[in-house]
Amino acid sequence: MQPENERSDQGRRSFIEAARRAQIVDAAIETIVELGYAKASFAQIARRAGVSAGLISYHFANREELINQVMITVHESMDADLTTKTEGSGSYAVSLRRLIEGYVHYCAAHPKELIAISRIAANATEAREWADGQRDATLDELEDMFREGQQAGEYRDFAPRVMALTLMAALEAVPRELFERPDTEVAAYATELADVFDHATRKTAP
Amino acid sequence: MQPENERSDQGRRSFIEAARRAQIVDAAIETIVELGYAKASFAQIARRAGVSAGLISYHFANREELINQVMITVHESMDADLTTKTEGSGSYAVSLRRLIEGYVHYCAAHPKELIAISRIAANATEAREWADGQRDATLDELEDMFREGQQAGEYRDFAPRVMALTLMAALEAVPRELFERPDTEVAAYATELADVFDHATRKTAP
Amino acid sequence: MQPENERSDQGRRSFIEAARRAQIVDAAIETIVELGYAKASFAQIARRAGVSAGLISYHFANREELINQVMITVHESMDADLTTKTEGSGSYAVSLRRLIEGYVHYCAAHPKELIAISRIAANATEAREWADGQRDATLDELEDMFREGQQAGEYRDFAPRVMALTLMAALEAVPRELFERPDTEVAAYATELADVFDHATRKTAP
Amino acid sequence: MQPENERSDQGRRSFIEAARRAQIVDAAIETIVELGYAKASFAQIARRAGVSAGLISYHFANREELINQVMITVHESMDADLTTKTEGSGSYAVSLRRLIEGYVHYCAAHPKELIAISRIAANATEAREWADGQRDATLDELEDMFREGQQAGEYRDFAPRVMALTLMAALEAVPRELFERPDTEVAAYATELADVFDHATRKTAP
DNA sequence: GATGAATGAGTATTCATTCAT
DNA sequence: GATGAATGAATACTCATTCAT
Repeated sequence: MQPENERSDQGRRSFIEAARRAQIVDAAIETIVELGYAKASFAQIARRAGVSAGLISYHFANREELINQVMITVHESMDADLTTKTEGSGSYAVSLRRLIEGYVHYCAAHPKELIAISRIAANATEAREWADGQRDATLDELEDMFREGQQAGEYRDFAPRVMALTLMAALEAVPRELFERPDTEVAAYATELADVFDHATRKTAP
Repeated sequence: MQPENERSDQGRRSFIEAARRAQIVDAAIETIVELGYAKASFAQIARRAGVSAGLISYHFANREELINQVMITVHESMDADLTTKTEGSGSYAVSLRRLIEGYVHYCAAHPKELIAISRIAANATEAREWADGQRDATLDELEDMFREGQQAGEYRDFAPRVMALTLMAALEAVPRELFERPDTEVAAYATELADVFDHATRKTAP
Repeated sequence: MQPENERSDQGRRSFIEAARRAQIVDAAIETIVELGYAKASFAQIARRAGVSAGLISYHFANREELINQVMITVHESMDADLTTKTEGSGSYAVSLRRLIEGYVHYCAAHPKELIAISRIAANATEAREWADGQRDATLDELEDMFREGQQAGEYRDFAPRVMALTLMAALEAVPRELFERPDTEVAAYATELADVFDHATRKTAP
Repeated sequence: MQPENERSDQGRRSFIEAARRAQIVDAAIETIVELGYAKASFAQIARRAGVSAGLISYHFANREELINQVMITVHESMDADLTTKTEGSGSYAVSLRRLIEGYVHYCAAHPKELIAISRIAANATEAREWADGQRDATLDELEDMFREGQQAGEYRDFAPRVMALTLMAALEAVPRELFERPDTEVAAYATELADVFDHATRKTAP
């Protein structure tokens, strides 16, 4: 029997800690979107989180850790959302469509998060390098997927790397469009974008 | 015998001024690519230009003017290069291919400039607004081009806006790929990217 | 038992804040008197206050606010002191004497403050305008006082504006004299100065 | 026989030199009145003088020398003007009146110069100290004059120092009044001010 | 004599970070 | 855990001064 008191205390501590960190990360995202990366000072973030600036330093070792945490948090939330949507499917074409449409809908639901990490990537070296690693992995997966689809005879003959890059770019451009044109019909956008890559990849009639 | 002393002196002065400004703009690009926009301070830019920080303030009214100048300089150089390559062509498809291939080759020659302005656009309000205006105009032109190509019966039925966005995104992603993978075969990349949009837009056999 | 913890804490915080501001205002006065307005930089003021330069910016929004605060603080302290001394009196001549003597004694107690605000008034636009307003109002009051004294038949026939200006100038010159000649016998100075204006204003025997 | 060439050349050099210095001193006065002491940079002064900023450094060892020169130049011009007006007179009272009226008229003719040196005195330590010396000498002269007038039985019994201080202050306040109220009737102001000190000093009927 | 490019020390101000409370 | 006072390094920018031309 372990001393429950300590564990539960420990548990509560961790919970409060995690909640505060999440709250600060949210405020950081909000601030970066509103003011831009350069003007997103601890004072501004703290104001939006309703805490003191000192508390941010208490919960994060330094600015870099906070920024990295924003990057990681957004990526984790996105990955969690997208993997459930794209599990098990019939053809490669269907998988691709699910992926694209899923991503567009995710962007529609979380535009600020994605704007924030794009600004971080434009500024913070360490976070950019981490995100680059993630992106490279994703690019490799897409490339593999395209290559397999070609080997399965489902896709025409194209350079998988270029297709992967183009798809990645098209996806990364979604948040900005949705942020700048909030009236965009999301479902239509998603379908049309999937169509683009459907035509770009499919075999043409002989 | 030449009464040009004064004029040539005047000319040299202007030349020195223009040369220094260009040198500082170049150093700013270099710095933004290396450190990110937020850490591209006058001190860092000056170090790379081999001049004192005060000299930047001597040649540019303030930080905003320097940043705007970077943005404008890169755009002007790009526009000058691209307009010559895409003049007069037969079909829409050929025009599109020329545009894409021209842009990719331009990126191969100037990757840092394009990375720098993308980071500026992610951060500097005034420069972003100006660049957004340019981008919106380009997007509109692309949209019109696609629409006309559809009306001419050359393209399949797709949403011109989405295609324009996707093309724009694909183009904007080129510099980064070329910067990160300097061994990329540029010509092949250009051809493949043009192929992607050729297939994405062309009519499919009935 | 006391539920005042929070209130007293709050009170102490406000007290610390107010005390620091007062300390910085004092150091600013000291610095302006020693170095002149133009060389009274935050660094110099901070050195005299025994704090860092950044702390001045922490407590005052900007230089203007600090300078204005000096101006206001000195005026408030002076007004508080003088209004008590000049209340209710018999004749105009007695009032005038009380005013002059009161002011001289005030100057003897606070020469630096008055030198500082005279230098600020010579330089800082916003503070000068505010001080000018105060001075104009005082001049008008003096002018009215002289005019009424004339109508009451107590004073000879002179231009009230010129007398007011002369009195004002004589008063404004006091701090400097007391600062430069600290051994001056203040009471004698006060009496003599009052005598000057007594003779300057009184009716001469027919 | 001295080589005339060199002397005349020397003379012309000196003349040009002196003219340039005078021109720059004038521009400095103009600038200080317009922008205040703190913002009267070499660049601003040079712009008003129609020369380059570097030329000011060529003609003056440093900023202090220029500022001192402004102070000296204005004092010399004022002294030259006033000594001619106050030469030889009958009584002390008449001398005093001539002095006061002469000064007021001088102020009316040269308001900017006097504004400028008052601002310099509020800022530049060295120039202030020099001017203080001048002022002290003038004060002493006035004090002597009053004392002699008393010994001659012309004046009533007052403290000569206080009267001298008051007169000095009244005179120093003139430029500001004329600058702020340009419609002031100068002659009336002069007469009234002389009257004030006439009454302040004269013997009263027994 | 005169210019203007260039410097370096100085300016106020911002801000992440520390720490006593 | 949380605050806010305080610091010190960094920021863009100013300016008198130097110097090659």
